[in-house]
Amino acid sequence: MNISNTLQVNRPAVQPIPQPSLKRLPQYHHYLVDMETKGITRISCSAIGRDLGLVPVQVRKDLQYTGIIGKPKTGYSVSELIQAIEKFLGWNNVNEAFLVGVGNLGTALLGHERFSKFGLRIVAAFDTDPAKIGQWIHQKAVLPLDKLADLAPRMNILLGIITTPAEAAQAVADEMVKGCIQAIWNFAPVKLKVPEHIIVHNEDLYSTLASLSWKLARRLGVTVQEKQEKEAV
Amino acid sequence: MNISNTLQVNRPAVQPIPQPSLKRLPQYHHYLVDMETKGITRISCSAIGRDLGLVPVQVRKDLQYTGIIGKPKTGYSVSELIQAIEKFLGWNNVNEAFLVGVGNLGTALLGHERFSKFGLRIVAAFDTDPAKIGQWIHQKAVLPLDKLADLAPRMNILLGIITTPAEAAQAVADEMVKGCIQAIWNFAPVKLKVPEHIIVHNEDLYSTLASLSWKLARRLGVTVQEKQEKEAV
DNA sequence: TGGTTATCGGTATGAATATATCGAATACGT
DNA sequence: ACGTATTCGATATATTCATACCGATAACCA
Repeated sequence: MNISNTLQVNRPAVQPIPQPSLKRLPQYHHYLVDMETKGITRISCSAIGRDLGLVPVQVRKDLQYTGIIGKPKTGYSVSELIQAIEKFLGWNNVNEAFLVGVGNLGTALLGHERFSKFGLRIVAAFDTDPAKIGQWIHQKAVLPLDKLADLAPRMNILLGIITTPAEAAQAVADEMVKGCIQAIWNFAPVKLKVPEHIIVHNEDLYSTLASLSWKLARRLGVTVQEKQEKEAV
Repeated sequence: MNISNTLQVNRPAVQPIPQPSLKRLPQYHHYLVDMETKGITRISCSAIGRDLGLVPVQVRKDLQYTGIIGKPKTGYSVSELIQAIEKFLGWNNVNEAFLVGVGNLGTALLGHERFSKFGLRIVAAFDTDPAKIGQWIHQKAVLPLDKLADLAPRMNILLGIITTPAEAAQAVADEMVKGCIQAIWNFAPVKLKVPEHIIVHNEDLYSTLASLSWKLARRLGVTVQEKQEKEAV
């Protein structure tokens, strides 16, 4: 903690873009690609904001991080903007990935063709279940997990995707670390213990579900409450 | 925008918990359930923070929103804490949901048994593909989409899940609105246009992928940069 | 050609979130 | 029984992020 803070202070450019901005960039990208197919060549922050439900200033600030420069009155070139985002996110160079855990979700991700457009290519799957090993799912071989640590360095794989149940995730992460994998996309709802230099991103469906059910429950509660308030008036 | 702001001002209790805290609660829940199965009955914020990579103060603040009270020196009762979170998130009362889009991801979600432990029960699936309609997937019937708006009110379904391609998502959302659905969990990478009172939560895999690939690309770049810096010294 | 309007880029303010600090309370060891 | 260490709850500060503002610039129109 102390060490990394010191590093931050010495090199303030380590995190030049806010996380929320970074997460909005793909939204813009989707939208812009859509606009481009519709034949639109130039676009303003106001238009983007209107269609995406964001205030124009925020859009402008987000886009500025990609280094794009716009022109007053006309905005940005759509194609330049798309390229700027792709370059900024590193979607030009393909990241090859291993996926571990060929359950429902793992299978779904293996079959998700569109990832290839965003710099991600899942090249092989792993599992411990003998019934699954040896199968081909969506044109990808399912290999035994214990081969991962050996194969990853040889194939120069830097990214691992974990779609196992929570109980198995840590062991899988350990294997990935052994295989010199640099970044982990973790769909299991556990905090992985990995060396500090490994990048871990968690995709926790339950966290979204939590806000959703909280709001829904509250909504129903509030409705009742409002009714009572009205009656009280 | 003005209206809702005014409402916020008049009733400041509308959003008493920060979104980030809300999203961390399921993490705590997972962790606590895990601890409970290990026979641990009491736990402190320090311990939770250590295992989950958070500072104790943040854990404490998050947990306070659930209304739980702890005791100095020993912390909280694990079982009470679990119940407090579940109650707070509304995971006690089951939300029944319709899912639309029986592709890879939709199928995966239909098969995800664990949702039932978190107050979510997907009761039926919908699609427009005649090849899929009439099938049973993971014990759930696949019905034609145009039946949704009629069935939802009759079955008192308040939650809709969209796992269609981006192009179809808006039309599906429109159907859901017609069916008086209150909340939408949207996996398609588009901004849905719906009436203001509808709760929409987007699950954008690409946004995580974006930060991941950005960091990975940058990591590789930074490594090179550091090497050059060292050589320059 | 000159005024008008929309937009950008930069800076300043404000809101939301995270973290630090402090007194009080409780268990534990001596 | 008393001091010590740990933790809670509450308040205060700091950081991060979102939004508002303002001057400058380029297109559009009269």
